[in-house]
Amino acid sequence: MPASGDFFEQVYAVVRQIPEGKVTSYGAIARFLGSARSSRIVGYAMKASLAMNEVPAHRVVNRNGLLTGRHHFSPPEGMQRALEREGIAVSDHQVQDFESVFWNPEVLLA
DNA sequence: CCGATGACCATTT
DNA sequence: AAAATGGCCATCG
Repeated sequence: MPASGDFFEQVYAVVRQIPEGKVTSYGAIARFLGSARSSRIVGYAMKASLAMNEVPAHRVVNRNGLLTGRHHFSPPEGMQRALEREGIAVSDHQVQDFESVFWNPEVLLA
């Protein structure tokens, strides 16, 4: 495990707490961690998380509800299928009713 | 060691 | 309103 990934581990911790049937965005996580402008890093962390089968990266999409990272999955369409399996409607690589299935990391503060 | 790049987002031109 | 650019942290060459 990359001990040099301080930010990464924080991201993983949050993503792992995402309840089933819910999704979140990179920016939401970045903002929750205190680095609102480091949303890029969150996405980069997710790519690395694919190597570790302990993070549900398929529950993380961009702020548009678009499955931007589907191409990094194996198979790419597997991400969409995984979301639908959890009860999330996905169409054309886009989460339907995104606001309804959106999960805010702020709930971890409780 | 330095430069470039990446599952993004928000602001400015 | 659309397009371009800056910013962030970490990894790779």
